Amino acid sequence: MIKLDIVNAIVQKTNVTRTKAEQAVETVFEAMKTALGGGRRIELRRFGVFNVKPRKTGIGRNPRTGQQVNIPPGKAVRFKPGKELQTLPAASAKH
Amino acid sequence: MIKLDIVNAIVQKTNVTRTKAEQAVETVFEAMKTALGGGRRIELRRFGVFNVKPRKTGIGRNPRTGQQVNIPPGKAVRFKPGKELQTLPAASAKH
DNA sequence: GTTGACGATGTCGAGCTTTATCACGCGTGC
DNA sequence: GCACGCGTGATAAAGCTCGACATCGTCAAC
Repeated sequence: MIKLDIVNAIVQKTNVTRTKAEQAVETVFEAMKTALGGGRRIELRRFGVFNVKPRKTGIGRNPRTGQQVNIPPGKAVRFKPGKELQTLPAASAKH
Repeated sequence: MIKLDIVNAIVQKTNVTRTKAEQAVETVFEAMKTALGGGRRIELRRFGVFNVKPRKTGIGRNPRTGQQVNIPPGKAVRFKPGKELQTLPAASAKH
């Protein structure tokens, strides 16, 4: 699924034009990016929760050379699926 | 951040009514839930990627009794932040 | 205002995390 | 709509973190 699929879903579900739907989708992701960038948690009760967590990761590795590389500490965005996500039937990652 | 914040952002950014904005947000999450439930990958180029991965989790534990409980294998939704998410300045998980 | 999903605790095991490169698929510009 | 640009995947290894169950309280959603 790509962004266009979501836009189409909005167009079919609401009476807004495709342009408005695209703006809405971009606004949603932009707001989420801003919130996650600000370290704020996004809590959607029936969908899932995005929480930003500071990481103190230490050592990574280069798969081609096998050399250990130093990883500077940063932040990681973690998504926890909500109740409905767990309730949905498990699919074996169909393509 | 909660769903209402996203709805307000859409209302302010587009000319759609609040009702339409709410429908748009719900449609976005519903489409994402359906895709994730179907084991399909959601690819948002500038935002991030949601991919569903089967889990072979083994043993959980009851915090009150300390008893080991068997965890049946299921699926896990993993979110990988995109380029812009990594580019955003790290915040120390402000509240 | 009410309902109910989400958080945290706690232990133990398993999964996630890092970097890098080539190639391909997806997004965006024209 | 097509072509180009570029983001994404997979691998690998070691370290560190999450995950799940169960229950009460809080807060988001309706």
